Amino acid sequence: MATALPDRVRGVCCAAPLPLGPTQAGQTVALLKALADPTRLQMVGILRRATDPVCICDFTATFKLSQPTISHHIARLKEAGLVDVTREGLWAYYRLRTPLDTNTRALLDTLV
Amino acid sequence: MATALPDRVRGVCCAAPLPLGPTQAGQTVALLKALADPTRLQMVGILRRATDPVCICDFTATFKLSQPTISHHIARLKEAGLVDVTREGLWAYYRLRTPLDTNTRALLDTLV
DNA sequence: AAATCCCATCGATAGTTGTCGATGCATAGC
DNA sequence: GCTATGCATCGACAACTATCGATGGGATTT
Repeated sequence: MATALPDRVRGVCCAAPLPLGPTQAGQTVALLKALADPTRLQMVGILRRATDPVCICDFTATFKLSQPTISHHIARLKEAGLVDVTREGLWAYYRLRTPLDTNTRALLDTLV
Repeated sequence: MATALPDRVRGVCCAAPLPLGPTQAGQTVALLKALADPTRLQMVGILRRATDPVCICDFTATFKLSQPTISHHIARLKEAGLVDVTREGLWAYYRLRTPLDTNTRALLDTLV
């Protein structure tokens, strides 16, 4: 069945187990999805270089987006485990979660 | 107007320019989106550790997905500049693009 | 020439996502 | 108590995405 072409058998290259375990793949993908948006990526960058915590009102003043949209993005970052919130009076102050996963920190280092 | 609470002015924290320029933010987001899928992430992992190029048929044998879906994912990786293809007879061989951006390489190092 | 094989593309569909206006809920100040 | 402010949530809508079956095109084999 083969002359000049190599006698390929499907999947030979991938006989080894997948490079990522199912749970690790899921976590990594969740993290990537959380960062795969321009607004959220900039938010993380702002939080990384901020010395003081940042409130939603800062973000609404920075981005040309409605307040619900900002709130939505922050919520996504929060459920990805990237940011923490503390309420103080009317304001909600956000900061990068500490400590962050070693891998997550490395990821942010290469991104922002 | 302020007693215990700080007299916040909106956006003080973000008066500085955004951490990422618009074009860099766009490129980074595009890269993240390309990787933010379990199948594509595993594909990149496979290609990273593969010594020989990999064909579509290898992926269709590895993942429980239809051939058009595999083709779609590979196309996304290709348009993200992550993989290159060479046709050889019936087969389409894929490999990680070389050389890869320094940042992109660093990103892959932390992911897979 | 005919049949076979690998792969890409098309069209369709269900699910996800980014965005907004409207609403609600605390808290703060009058 | 009433009003104003900051934020979260809801409902809606458009855009995108992952997936599939069907089709087609190019190369190889018979």
